[in-house]
Amino acid sequence: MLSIGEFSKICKVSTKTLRYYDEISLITPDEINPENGYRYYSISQLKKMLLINRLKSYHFSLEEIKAILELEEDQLEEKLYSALNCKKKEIQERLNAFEHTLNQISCDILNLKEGNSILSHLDRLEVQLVETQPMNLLYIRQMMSSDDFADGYGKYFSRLYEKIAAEKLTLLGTPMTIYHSPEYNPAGNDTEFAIPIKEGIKGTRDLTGSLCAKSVLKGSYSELTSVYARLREWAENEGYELVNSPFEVYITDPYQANVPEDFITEVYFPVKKKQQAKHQLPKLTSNREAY
Amino acid sequence: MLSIGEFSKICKVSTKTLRYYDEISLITPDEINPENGYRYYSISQLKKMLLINRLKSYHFSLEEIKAILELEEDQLEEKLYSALNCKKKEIQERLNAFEHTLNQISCDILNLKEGNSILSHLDRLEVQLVETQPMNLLYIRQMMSSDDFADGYGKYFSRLYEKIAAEKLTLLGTPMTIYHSPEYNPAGNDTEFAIPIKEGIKGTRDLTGSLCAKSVLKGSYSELTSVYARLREWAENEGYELVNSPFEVYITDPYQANVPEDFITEVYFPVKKKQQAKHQLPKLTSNREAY
DNA sequence: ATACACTTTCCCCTAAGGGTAAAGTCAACT
DNA sequence: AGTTGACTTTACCCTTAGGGGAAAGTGTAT
Repeated sequence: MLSIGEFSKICKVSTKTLRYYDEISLITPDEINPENGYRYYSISQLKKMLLINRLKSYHFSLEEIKAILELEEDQLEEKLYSALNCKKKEIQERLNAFEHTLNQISCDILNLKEGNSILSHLDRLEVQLVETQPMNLLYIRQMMSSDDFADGYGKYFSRLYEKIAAEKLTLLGTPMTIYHSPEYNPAGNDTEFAIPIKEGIKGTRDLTGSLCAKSVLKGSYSELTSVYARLREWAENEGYELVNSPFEVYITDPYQANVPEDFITEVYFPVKKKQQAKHQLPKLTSNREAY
Repeated sequence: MLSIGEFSKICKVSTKTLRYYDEISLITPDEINPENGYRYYSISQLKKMLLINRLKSYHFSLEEIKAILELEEDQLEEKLYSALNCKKKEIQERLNAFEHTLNQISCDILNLKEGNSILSHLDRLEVQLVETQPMNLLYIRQMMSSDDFADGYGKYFSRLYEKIAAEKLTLLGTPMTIYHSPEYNPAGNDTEFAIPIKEGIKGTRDLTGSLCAKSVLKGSYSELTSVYARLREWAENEGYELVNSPFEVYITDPYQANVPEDFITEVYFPVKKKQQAKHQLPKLTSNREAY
């Protein structure tokens, strides 16, 4: 048998880690001296530890590894096979994300080199004041987490389009989402997926026309927050205040324009002119607007 | 001014996160109502928050972001430029690591498809019993963490080679490392970098010849632990015990063979035959070997 | 006045261990 | 047999970047 130190040295795993793995029952020593609690590992446990190390290097969580190792010989091979394929996809996705990040960083570096601020695109965003027309929306309202937004986007709009096709309804515009949550929550936001149609059937509602601050984003959706910030800034400067949930209109269908650079998205903030309240609320008021 | 909820919605950051950022002084609200503690953010803070979000998406830690944002306008651009370049390299490395992992996973998947166990390479490792010759080693002994092992490897062997060249010493073999730590510790292990030479000058020592279990690894160093496990297993089966620090001899210089697949590394475990102790230690002894 | 939405602080939780301390134990050497 | 030094044990706190939820206070609209 091997003491924890010997086992540690052979497997290149710290004794701390081995004790932790014992604690979470990932790999428990074959024998524990009942008198002094000393852990002793068998030679045959070396292989198990090697497998754990390998799976760890493949970015499996200890939880996942444990689930795999708890299986019997034959099930293990099957499970391992599917788990590896699954993890491969996962890592491929992470790799793609890194490539995307690298592109963005390179872009920012170029910008900086030319003396532009890193947020210079913000100042180039133009804002207009427009009056939107009332619309009749076929909609689905859902709590959406930021993670499954991309999937949900496809899912819910497909559902809406299917209904439009099935019931031969009349399209009057491109798809849009309306954000109802009063604050951002990564776990889920009250989101409305909608498509303007002509027929006022069940499952539709009216969106009243209103005065809106509007800005158009060309490019990847990841810049949408910039647009929100820009609109809010504009509203402040021009003396408007927000009166309703903002919404986005997707001019280009992401299934048609397949490079994010070509996406065109309109962002609307319903606003109204603030009443000049300065003379009503002198300096010492504790009203929120005083801050 | 914006309440925490409004600020949250515009920036797509949860209020929880905003309170946390306030706590760590990453971004603190422009005004806090002294009566009720309510946080109010200014419109101009939107830009700062956008920058934080962007740097976060580039995998900067909050600590790093804070350090960058604490600088003044002109220094900020400089720092940002260098930090972005630095982070770009870092991400490129992580990307490369992912690619390597993907290769390994694919390899394992192939193996499994052919019905081999994922650790099948282990059984193919052959072990020999050899008698090593005594050597005179020019050495450097260092605590090495696993992280900087790759760098240190180059650094310390270069240093040794320089000395050999400078003092016109006579090379008698390829470089080797000897592992003295009794257990593995990721923070640092007692490691000896050595090259056998002829001259018994200062800075050299004798490595006595001894009986060793030896195995040869062809391929990436990441498989070294497998070799250790295999050797230890072999020793157990054949009735040998370890009597000294194991060492590795790098037959191919990694600067010459530049694909890891061509690396050849010999691993030696000094061993001696165990005395058959069974009749001395009957079953009920609490001696460690009984486990 | 009341209801409801919003905000505050406080405390515990995450994954995978690292660091350190105090105490117990082992093997080897006198 | 005793001692020393190496090894092991448990226990407690720390890390990142927040999430969840409770209890209490506050703001605004009806």
